[in-house]
Amino acid sequence: MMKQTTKEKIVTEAARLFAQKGYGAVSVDEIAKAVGIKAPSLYKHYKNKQEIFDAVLTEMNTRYEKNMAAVQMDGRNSRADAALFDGLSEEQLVSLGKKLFDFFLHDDYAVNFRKLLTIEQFQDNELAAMYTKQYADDPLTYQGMLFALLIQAGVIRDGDPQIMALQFYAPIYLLLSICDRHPEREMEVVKMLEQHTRQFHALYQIGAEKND
Amino acid sequence: MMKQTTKEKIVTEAARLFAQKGYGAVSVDEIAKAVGIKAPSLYKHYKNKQEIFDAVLTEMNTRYEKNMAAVQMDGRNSRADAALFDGLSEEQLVSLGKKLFDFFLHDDYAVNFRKLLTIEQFQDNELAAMYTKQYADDPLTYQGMLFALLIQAGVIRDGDPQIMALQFYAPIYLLLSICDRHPEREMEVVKMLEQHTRQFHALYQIGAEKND
DNA sequence: GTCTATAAGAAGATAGAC
DNA sequence: GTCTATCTTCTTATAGAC
Repeated sequence: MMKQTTKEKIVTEAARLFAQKGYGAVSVDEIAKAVGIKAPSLYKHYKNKQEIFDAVLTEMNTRYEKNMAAVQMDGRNSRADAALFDGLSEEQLVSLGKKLFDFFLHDDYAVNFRKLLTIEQFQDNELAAMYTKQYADDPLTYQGMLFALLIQAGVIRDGDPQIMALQFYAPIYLLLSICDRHPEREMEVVKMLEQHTRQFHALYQIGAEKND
Repeated sequence: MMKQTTKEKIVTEAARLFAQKGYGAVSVDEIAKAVGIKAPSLYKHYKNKQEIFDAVLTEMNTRYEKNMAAVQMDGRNSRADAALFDGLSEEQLVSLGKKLFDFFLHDDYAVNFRKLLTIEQFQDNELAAMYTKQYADDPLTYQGMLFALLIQAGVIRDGDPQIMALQFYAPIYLLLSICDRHPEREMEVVKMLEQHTRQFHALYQIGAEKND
């Protein structure tokens, strides 16, 4: 970890505070105190409070995009693909679900970003778009591609891969939202997550007859 | 519609404003303007701003509880039960999903309450508990009971009814959150909802072999 | 119950010394 | 780049006339 400049520290602390209480409820004085300077000094680094918020958003978005790029590479590299086309075992699917869940629930930046977007999503179109991209469209698109590959390879039953992605991902999303509000329920929720994943696997694996 | 007293109108307008912008971002002056009086007059009806917020919450919660009581009665009355045990047709399930979705998306009070709780859910434990009860625990419990009945009656395949409820409801919840931010996507989203419901029905109806 | 006037304080932001 | 001092505006809330 490099030592942060004051400008970077402002973004770090502001991100934490905005995620906890929302933009309007955080004063510039609070941010300054968290950084360890006086409020007027903030204005040497950023023009105003809004510009601090924009910097937080930009930083978080950059991290998200980098992360997604890394995940997509994982999903496409030869070793991972090989494992997928070997057949999708129940344990692999359980592990995939738990990993996804664990990252979103415990990565500090991911948590702060999610809380911030949750609180501020109705403030303007840009924030609404970011929320939907990150927590709906991107996961559904990405996982839809995975399921499409698995169908093509004959590993899982035929069906609409987009809908499969919805049915696989939406429970993860709902359970995540529970844990964001009630961290003490994590164990119970992770148990449900695992049951969901196993049941999902049983429903969609080849050999489970479809009759419609 | 009865004509509202000033005290009632304050709650109505405050509910709308708090849901749009959150508690902190709404000034008592705005509430007063929406009601058509001056700010100081508000204090003849409520002790302070927080008390207005509490009144909004109480009113919304009362409406929710009444609504749920009504729905549960529906789910338990003899005609509805008879229809369920006759067998759960694909069209019935599609209709159930769409009705649930439509109510949550277009009922003014339901929308305002959901937005309010979404924005303020991290402010205190009471709000977090209300959110989780309404949008996670209550739907999962209620639908879990329905699926348990359907399994008992041999209408659908054996399995954990709680997990079935999660897999049926979570996609509805996710799609709803998309429409809250992007009303213009309603058509596309309702289409996905219908596809989800049909695929869910196909997966769980009797005759779809389970092999695990 | 509604108004005008106003108090009391918090918040964002600037000026200018160091 | 950081500070102290200060300005200005907004916000909650009260006092008191009608």
